[in-house]
Amino acid sequence: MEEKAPNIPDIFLKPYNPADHESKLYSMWEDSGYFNPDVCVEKGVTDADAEPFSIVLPPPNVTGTLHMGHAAMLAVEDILVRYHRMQGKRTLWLPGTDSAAVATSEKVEKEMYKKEKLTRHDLGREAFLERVQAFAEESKNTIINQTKKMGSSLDWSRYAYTLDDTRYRAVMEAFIRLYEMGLVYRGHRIVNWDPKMQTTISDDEVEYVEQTDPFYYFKYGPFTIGTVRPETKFGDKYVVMHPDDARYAEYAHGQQIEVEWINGPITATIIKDEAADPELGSGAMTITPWHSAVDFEIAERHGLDKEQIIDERGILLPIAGEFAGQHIKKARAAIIEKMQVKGLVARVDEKYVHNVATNSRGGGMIEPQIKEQWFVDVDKEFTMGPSTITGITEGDTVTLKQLMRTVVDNGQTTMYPDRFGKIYRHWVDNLHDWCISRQIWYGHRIPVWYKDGEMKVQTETPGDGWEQDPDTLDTWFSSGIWTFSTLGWPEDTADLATFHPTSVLETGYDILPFWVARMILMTTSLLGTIPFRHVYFHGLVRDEKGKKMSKSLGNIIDPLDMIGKYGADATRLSLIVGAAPGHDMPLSEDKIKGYKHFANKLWNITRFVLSNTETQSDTTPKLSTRDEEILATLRQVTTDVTDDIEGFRLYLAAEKAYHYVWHELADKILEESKEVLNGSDTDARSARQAVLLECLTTSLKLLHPFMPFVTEAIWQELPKEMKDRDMLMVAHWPTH
RNA sequence: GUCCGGUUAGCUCAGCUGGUAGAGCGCUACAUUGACAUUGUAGAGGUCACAAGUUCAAGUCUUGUACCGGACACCA
Repeated sequence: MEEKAPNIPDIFLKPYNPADHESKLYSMWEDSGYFNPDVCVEKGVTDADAEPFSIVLPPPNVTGTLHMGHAAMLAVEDILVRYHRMQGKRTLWLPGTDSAAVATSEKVEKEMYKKEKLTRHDLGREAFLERVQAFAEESKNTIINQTKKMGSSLDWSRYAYTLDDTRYRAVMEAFIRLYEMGLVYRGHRIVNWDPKMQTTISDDEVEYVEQTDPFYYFKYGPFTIGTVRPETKFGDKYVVMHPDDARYAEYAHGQQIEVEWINGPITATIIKDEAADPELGSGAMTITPWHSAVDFEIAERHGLDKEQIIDERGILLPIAGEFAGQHIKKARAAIIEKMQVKGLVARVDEKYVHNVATNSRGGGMIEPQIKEQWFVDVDKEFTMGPSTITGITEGDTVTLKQLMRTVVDNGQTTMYPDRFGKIYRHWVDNLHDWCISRQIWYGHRIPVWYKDGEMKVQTETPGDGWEQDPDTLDTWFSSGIWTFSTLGWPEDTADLATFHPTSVLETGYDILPFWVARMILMTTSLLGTIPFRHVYFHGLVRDEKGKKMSKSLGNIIDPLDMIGKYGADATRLSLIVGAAPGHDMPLSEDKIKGYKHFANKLWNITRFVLSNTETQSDTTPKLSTRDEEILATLRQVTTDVTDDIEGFRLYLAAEKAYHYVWHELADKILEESKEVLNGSDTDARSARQAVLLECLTTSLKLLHPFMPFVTEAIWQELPKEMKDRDMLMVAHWPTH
């Protein structure tokens, strides 16, 4: 056993083992209260009037478990937060979890059915909700504890849950205000109906799946029409063609003709509309407004009748005549058979490839239906309230779409990388009214009451005999107000005044349309401001071959396993270095392992520096030219890392700090210093010792946001006189 | 169909406002019991997809082509 140098704590004599330190360090941070900006001010580590910096955590599913996507998100946000905290800002990172209503209640329903053969309808609304809530409450600690394992410096004293009382009130308030502004309306519109889950879903929850089906051509009087869905055709009494289609020039708009159809003769009306594509098939089509969005629009344009053919469970209605009461899936073959007998089938194309709408959250086939639902009107003009939006002032006439465009066009909210601004604009321009009611029970219940054809919009029941709307709100409705509901809105709180608009929203780019746009919509209209100044999009974490991680492929890398094996620091770095924003990142276990080596390298650098330095004298050492040069390089690295973080180039900042520490400090500076440190020139030696200590402390600070645990573990062992604060997490970011 | 990306070393990718081509992993040789169980030094390896243009100068800017990918829309 080698003799211990006087300066060296025992701990450095063994390799760095993350598992020995991480949970202790997290508790230490948590106990210090420094995650809470108010405590930082109280304890004097942050000025009371310092500039605020805030991020609201995109809330993970309360019943979920941590995956690499979360880990990447937490790493990025924690880096930003720790950096700004060290810069002396009043820094808040606010945690929360999401009820993920659809996923959660589905999970409970499935489980219930499996074990007890009970559906939610057997149980009833109240009892079912109790079960879901119990399940959510029970599971929430899992995701919270896993979040802590990543080293996330979240202010847990401000924890929010999408369905807690404060958030519930905020959601109700948001609905009522939007209603009063005339932006929320109830109407009969075509919606995406999922017969399996018995609910509507929004346009962007629809997922198109390619499928091959027979395509039928039917004789419809003198016309030939095509369809993949004969079961919707019973009520077809309009035949639509393009006004310029020469083949049908002899027919006039509005002209009526008699045709023989599935269940007997029918009077058909000719409709000329540009929606009919002359290139496709015969150029003529019949329409089913109740079960097709496009047909619905045509019917609206011409004021046509709309008839329901299929009910909410997928059963044919009396209009189907002899087929009524049959499920559409079973009826199709029988319908074709009958039409064949009647000689109505012109021909069949057996291998027609098309995209079928399904529910991305459960896989059920979507059956468009006309239903009475609640919508947010994105095109309606209204009068703007108080506004801090550049270019829009109180009293201006605006639409939600305009607001959504304005704040991105004028740069008040910026996106990294900026190409997402284009995707955002494209999406906003194509936006239709947003259906916000859902026929599920777990969620924020719509604050609307009905009695004898009367309707009142308010939170509490207006009195006896009033029935509340049974529907709940789309989960994105509550997510849209997340940046300010978490800060206490609609109360006029100090948090809201200080931390809103938030500084940065960080999220995966796959979620842009769902969430980012909705937050902008809700915040601009309700608060007259932006929800965040910058949006940072991280890429999706993929396996080393660039494939999506999935259970079925068996290529999932579990962040918790990696933290256990290599430490949170290594896991974080592996998700940052080489991960340019907006680009997917390949991840391999070897990469993570490599950064564990780096943590140990840093550990050994410390060991070397400490064992070669004695307590410094008070006299300022005389620096050699080389000493000056070393410090100049250090300042340059500090500048580079700082600029890169400020510019959201975290992948470059991390790489530069890493490269400097390993290949400059360790490989060059330490190597060449051995000679000086063992030499006889005591002045040169103490000068170099001072320089090395400076390099070490600065490196620890530069690395702290990226790898908080090992840097803090080392910091805790450093002699007091080397430290400007007792905890690295609140030490001063190096000046340069 | 509309929009948005990508193409640079064997692999995965950096390269911001034009100024001699970079990192990690892998590979080859050598050194090393050391501050380092996890080390160092050196090396091989590139028509920066293709074509034209702007420029004293293009991986970088412009236009076009080819291939790969993504988002959205449509699908009677």
